[in-house]
Amino acid sequence: MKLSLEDIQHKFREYGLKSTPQRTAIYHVLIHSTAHPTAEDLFAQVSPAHPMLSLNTVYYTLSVLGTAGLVREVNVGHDRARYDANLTPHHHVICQGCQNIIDVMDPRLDCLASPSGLPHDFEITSYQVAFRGYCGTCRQPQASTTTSPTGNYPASS
Amino acid sequence: MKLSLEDIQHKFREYGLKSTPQRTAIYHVLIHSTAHPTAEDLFAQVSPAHPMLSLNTVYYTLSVLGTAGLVREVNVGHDRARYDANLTPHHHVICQGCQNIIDVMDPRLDCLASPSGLPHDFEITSYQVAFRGYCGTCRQPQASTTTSPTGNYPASS
DNA sequence: GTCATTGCAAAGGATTTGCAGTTCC
DNA sequence: GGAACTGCAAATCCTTTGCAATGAC
Repeated sequence: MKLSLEDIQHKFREYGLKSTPQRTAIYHVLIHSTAHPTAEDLFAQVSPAHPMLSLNTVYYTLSVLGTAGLVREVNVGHDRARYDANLTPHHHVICQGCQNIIDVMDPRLDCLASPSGLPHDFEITSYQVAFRGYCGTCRQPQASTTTSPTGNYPASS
Repeated sequence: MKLSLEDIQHKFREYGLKSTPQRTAIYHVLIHSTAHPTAEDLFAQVSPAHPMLSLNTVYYTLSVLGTAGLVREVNVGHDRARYDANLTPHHHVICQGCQNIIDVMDPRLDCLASPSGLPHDFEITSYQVAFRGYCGTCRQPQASTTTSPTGNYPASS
């Protein structure tokens, strides 16, 4: 997906976002990058062309784009480190409302096939599945689009 | 798995760790908790019995236990937020050496079954798989226990 | 003209580091 | 006795907030 600066400006309008040079530049770098940059990475990459750019703006822009659904944090639930002494293979369900983490031990999840498209010399040692959603208590805030929690649902980011 | 304080002390020795009251207490709380506590949670729970405990010690202890392999961070790669404008369903492979994140788009991963054992009123909206391992460049540091990157491997934490 | 966006500075919060005293082996 | 552990304080790092100036629509 190659987007020109104009394409991006269009997209912003489409999403009801104001279009500014900084914002356009940040999104442009982000959308053409596969490196999952940090806020500071983005700042460093956009800075040369926009010397007046402030890191604050990068954060602000990312939050705006995130709210609009144009950008996602790779490691959500990034509030603080949480620890687990349960070393048996298991996975997690995270409530996006209260941030609670529930353990899931489903044997069907413990035999995923190796992902395709990896560099040949990459050695995978473990994996874990993180399900996200809303617990009963937190479910009100978002109008539930998916009524059935059973079955397939799209993976995210 | 119910472990007494003595069991824990044994375990520490087994792992070559010094056994101190604070350390034992921290691990005790952690291993009997399913709430994935933060460092501060642990501090709060252990403090009453060990009024002299410092938060620093909790952090230090967690890092020691983590290195020993007795404890894991739930959200590893917790260094800083990373952003992604690729909104098509995909998953991630994270090198534990250089922390680089590689996108994986494998359709087989996009139709995982809903995990069993969830509260009935929990609504899952998305999920993602995070594979961890070592890229070609970073592979040296750890003697590779699994030589074949293809096939099944245990899930972690 | 109005309101969102930007930049700067300062605050906030989580985690790490330095160092001296203590405890375990 | 020596090394590791602990506590305290300060530092560091990432991120957020407050506020005035600017820019987009």
